[in-house]
Amino acid sequence: MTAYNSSLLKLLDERGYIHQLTDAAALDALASKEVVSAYIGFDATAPSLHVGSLVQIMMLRRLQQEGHRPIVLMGGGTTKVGDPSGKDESRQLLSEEKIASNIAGIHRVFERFLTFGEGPSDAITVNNADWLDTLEYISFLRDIGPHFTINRMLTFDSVRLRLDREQPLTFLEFNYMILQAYDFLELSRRVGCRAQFGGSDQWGNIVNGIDLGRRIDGTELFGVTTPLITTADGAKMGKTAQGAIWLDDKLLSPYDYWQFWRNTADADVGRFLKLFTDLSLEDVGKLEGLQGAEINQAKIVLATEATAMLHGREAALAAEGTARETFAGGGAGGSLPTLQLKDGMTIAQALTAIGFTASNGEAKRKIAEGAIRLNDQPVSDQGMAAVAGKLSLGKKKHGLLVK
RNA sequence: GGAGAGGUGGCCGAGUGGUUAAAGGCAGCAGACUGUAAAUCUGCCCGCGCAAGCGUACGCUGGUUCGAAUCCAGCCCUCUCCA
Repeated sequence: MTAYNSSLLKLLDERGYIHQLTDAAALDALASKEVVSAYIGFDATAPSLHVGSLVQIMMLRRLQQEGHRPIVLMGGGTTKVGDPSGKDESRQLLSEEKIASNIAGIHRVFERFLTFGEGPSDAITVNNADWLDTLEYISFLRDIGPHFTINRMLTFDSVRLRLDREQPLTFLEFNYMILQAYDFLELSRRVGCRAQFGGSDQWGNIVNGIDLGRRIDGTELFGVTTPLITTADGAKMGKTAQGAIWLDDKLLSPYDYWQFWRNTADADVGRFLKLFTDLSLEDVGKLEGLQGAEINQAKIVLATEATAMLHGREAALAAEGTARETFAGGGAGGSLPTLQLKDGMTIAQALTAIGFTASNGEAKRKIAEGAIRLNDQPVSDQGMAAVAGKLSLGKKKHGLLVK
C-alpha cells in the first residue's frame, strides 16, 4: 500500500478501514487540499442499527475527526425498494410510518458518533425520499436509463448471487442499484458530496454512482469500501443467537453491549481497538501486545471505550464495575438485568421471564444440565420456587431477581 | 401461454402411507478444560406439563385412509427450458 499524504487516508489506512478505493492518488490529493464531503447510506429496515454497521459509522467519525464533512444519507426512499445485496429473499416491504420511525431510531445512533450542525465539518443528514419519491418514471428512465446496460447489471454480485442460487429477484429490487447510483449523483449536485463509503458489498453500487456522475455531470467522484468485519472464527460480526447487537440502549442494554466487546476473541482485540475506539495507535499497540490471560485487560479497555462512545462514559464504567463484581468478586452489580418476581414463580419461569431462555422447556433442560445457579448455588430441582438473589445461567449470563 | 422440476424445523438437506417431533450437517445454548478467549470432547436443541401425556409442525385448502410430510384434487409461489 502506498503512503498517503492526506491525514484522512493515512488514518483510515492505519486503522484498517480501507478495503478498496477508487482513485487513491486523486482522493488523497483532494483530501489534502480541501474539506471533503462524503456519505454513507443507511436503509431504514430496522428500528436501530447494529454492530454490523459500526465500521461504517466509525468511518464517518474518522472523516469528521480529520476535519471533513460526513453526510448521513437516510434511505427513506430506497428502503421502499429493498437492497438485494447479500440476501436470498426479498425484504418485506415496510410501511411509510414504520420507515419514518426507523429513521428516527437510526438517527439517534449518529448523534452519538458525529457532531451535527452548520459548520464546515459538521455532519448533515439527508433523506433520499426527498428526491426519489417524486421521480417521474419516464423522464428518469430517459435521463438515467441509457447509462446502465442490463449486461453489466447482471454481472453485479447482488444480482448474480440470486440468479446463481435460483432465487427470485424482482424488478423492484433490480432497480436498487440504479437508485443508489442516482443518490450519489444527487448528493454531488445538492451538497457537493464527493465520496461514498460503504461495506465491501457496496462496491458495485458505489462504482455505478461514480460512473453516473462522470457521464452526466463530468464530476469526479470517489468510493471507499471497508473490509467485511468478521470475527476471528469467521462469523459475521454482531449476530448472536439472541439477536443482533443493537446500538440502541432500549434494544440492548449498555451492560450487554459491554459484554459483547468483553467477549471478543483474542485474535480480534487489536483490530477492534483500532476500528472501534479512539485510542491512539501507540496505546493499541501496547494492549495488543499483552500475552496469555493478560489480553483480558485489553478486552476490558476495548469494552469500556466502545461502550463509552455509544452510551456514555458513565454507563460504560457502570458496566465495567458490574462485570468486575459479578465475575471476579462473586457478587452482583447493579447493571445486571433485573426481574421483579411474581408470586409463585418458579426458577424456570424466572429464567424465561428475564430472557435467558426462550421457553420454560429450555429453562428446565438447562436446570437438568446443571447450568443454573441461584446465588452461586447450583439449582437441580426443576420446580423450585424463585427467590430474590443472583440468578446465573452458565458462566456468562447473570441477572438479579428482586421481590 | 406450454413443458418439466420444486416448496420439509434458524439455514442446508434426508425422508415417498404407520416404528417420523421428522436422519445427517451447519449455526446456537450448556457442561468439562481454561482466561467471561480459541481449540477439543460431551450433552441439549417446537411449545405446555413433575410426569403419563397433550398441542402444534413438512407452501395453502379440501379429500382418501384406522393412520398422511408421504396418496388424490384444487390453489398459491419459485426455478429451468420453450413460445
